[in-house]
Amino acid sequence: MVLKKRLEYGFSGCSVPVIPRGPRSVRKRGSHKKTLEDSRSCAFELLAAVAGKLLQESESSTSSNVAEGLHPSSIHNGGIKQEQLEKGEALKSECRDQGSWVESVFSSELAPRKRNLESSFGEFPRAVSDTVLEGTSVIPRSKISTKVRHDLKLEIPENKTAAENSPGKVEGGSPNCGDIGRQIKAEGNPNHNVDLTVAINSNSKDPMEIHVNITDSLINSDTSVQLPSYGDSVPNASFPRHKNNVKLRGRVDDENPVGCNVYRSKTRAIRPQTCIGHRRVRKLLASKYWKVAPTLEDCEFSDSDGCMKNVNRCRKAPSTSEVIQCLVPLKKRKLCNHNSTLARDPEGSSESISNSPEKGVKGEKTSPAKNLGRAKVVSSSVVGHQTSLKSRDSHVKFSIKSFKVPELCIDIPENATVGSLKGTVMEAVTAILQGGLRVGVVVHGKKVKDDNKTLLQMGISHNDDLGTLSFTLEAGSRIASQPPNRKEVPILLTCETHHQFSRSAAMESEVLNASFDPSPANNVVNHVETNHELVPSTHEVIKDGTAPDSRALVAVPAVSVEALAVVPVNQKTRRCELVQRRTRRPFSVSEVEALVEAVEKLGTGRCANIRIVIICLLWRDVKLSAFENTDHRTYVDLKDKWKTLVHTATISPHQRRGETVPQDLLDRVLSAHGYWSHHQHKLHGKHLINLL
DNA sequence: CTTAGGG
DNA sequence: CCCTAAG
Repeated sequence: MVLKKRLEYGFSGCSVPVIPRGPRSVRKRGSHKKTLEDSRSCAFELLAAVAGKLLQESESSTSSNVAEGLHPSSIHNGGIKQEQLEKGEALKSECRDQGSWVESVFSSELAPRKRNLESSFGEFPRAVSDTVLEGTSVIPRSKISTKVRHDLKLEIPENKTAAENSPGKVEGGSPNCGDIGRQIKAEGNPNHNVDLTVAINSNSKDPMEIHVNITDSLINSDTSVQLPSYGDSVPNASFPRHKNNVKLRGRVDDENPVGCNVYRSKTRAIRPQTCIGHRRVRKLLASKYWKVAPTLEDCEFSDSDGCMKNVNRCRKAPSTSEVIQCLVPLKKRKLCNHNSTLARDPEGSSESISNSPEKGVKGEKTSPAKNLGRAKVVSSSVVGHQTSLKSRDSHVKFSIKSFKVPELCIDIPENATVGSLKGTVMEAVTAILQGGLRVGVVVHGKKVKDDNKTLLQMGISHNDDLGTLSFTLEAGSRIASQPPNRKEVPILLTCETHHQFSRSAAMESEVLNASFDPSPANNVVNHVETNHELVPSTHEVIKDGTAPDSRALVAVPAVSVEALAVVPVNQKTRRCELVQRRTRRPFSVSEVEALVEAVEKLGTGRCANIRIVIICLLWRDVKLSAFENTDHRTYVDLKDKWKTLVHTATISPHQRRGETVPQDLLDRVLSAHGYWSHHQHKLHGKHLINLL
């Protein structure tokens, strides 16, 4: 936005066409469809130049630069014209023509989405700068997929200690990281580097997938192994960083929340302009900072205030998290918010879900005091229950369905054989998966460091809510044996319930199926009701009450080897599917009445005497006096409701559905609407006259 | 953040 | 209700 405005007003020396602005609706429809076919020529070069500039600037600047877009001066220096910048498509195809890495930046693996040019202004050059920086100006490219699968099942007696609960075993052998390095080195060709991206994904449907992007690096003379996320944590001895043409580079994938935000009840997070290219870009950008990624040791992701905050705090490049935060689509962040809210409640246990401000047990936000009281009640009831059941079944059962591993990047000579490529990939994957992992246990968002505590002592029992339990996979013994202040490679594995994907960096897990004892009926049912949209299967299971005793919790956690401390994992659609829509809360007649009354008083819209936001307040006041707890009615809701009310009032009664609004109310709606719209027009007319 | 309007 | 461009 900033950029665009600046451009519109032009830079001396550049002929900058000003895009005429039509009415909002017109602009909205057509603004992005323009194409400038003749501006393709040197966009890439120009952008690269700009990137260089920007890169220099970015060295010392903060992320705000990124958020705000490319600095005008950079543009000016780069000689970029607006039309070129606006030609998102042109840029893309340009890049594709060159077969460069940039293509992967701009072409999405997902379905193409609407591009937002304005945001691309700000981000594209950044991406290029990354590319330039990395020296991976590339030529050929290919993709490889392989599959791996991991299935773990755990059954742990409750009286086992946390340490015992963390067997630290992940199936498979364990060549260490150093082996990868050497292996690839052996096959390396000093003349060419192939940028090989390995993405390992797995979920319930797809076993682990490994995508490999091979790109021939022309520029990259830096032959060191780069494992940004490992950073310095990997001892050089075992993972040579020099004189090796293997390059492992972390990358962030699309569709991945980066972290959790602190929940702000009334704050809607900045929404990113959705553009796959941008995401790619952002992620590349973010990846730059992985090199300074903190470790789990440094910041506990599930920690009280939400992982994003922690990531934020820990990262040496403070800008990244801000950037990333902006990159995370709101939906996902909402999820994170939800989670962090949950995680924040230290004693919530099974009740913590319900303490989400957006969704209480009654589906409404409740006061802290109320929450507190309720939580206490619930937890005590849980305790009572678990003691009564203790003798019957003292095992906590759950299984970890699979791990998920994010993308990796590997450089390999282009003249390497396919066989060696396979071997290389295999080495990399196995090394990553098996490099001696350490399991951490996180209960109620806090990492349990005392290995001698029993599960029961930690509140982990077979009939407890396992949603508060999660695991982390951390670097294996080799790295773990480092001095504490050394950075650790937190390979995170989580085992969480749906509502608890505190998606710190690389955490990833999913409950495929969960069943509980039907006994704590009230508690569980409440829990379910408030979350049934999120976890339908759980809902059914619990409602049936037919759940087996075992309370098996099957989770699909992820091993993120890479993104580890900072960044998100590859999580495509499924997480999106889980995005929670607010529960539908039809307006009651009394609410409608209150709304009508408020609108009658205050009017609607911009030109009314008082802005509708005041209506919101008034509305809330009215509601509070009547029913309490109406924070879930935002001004947007009220606006929408008013919209539908007007519509309802307009249509014939037999066409109306849902709760029937009394006709007299509808009449009032119509009259108020007519009055205010008339008033608005009058005011608008006056305004026009004044202008003339 | 708010407004407005489409989905 | 959600989303998001525009202000």
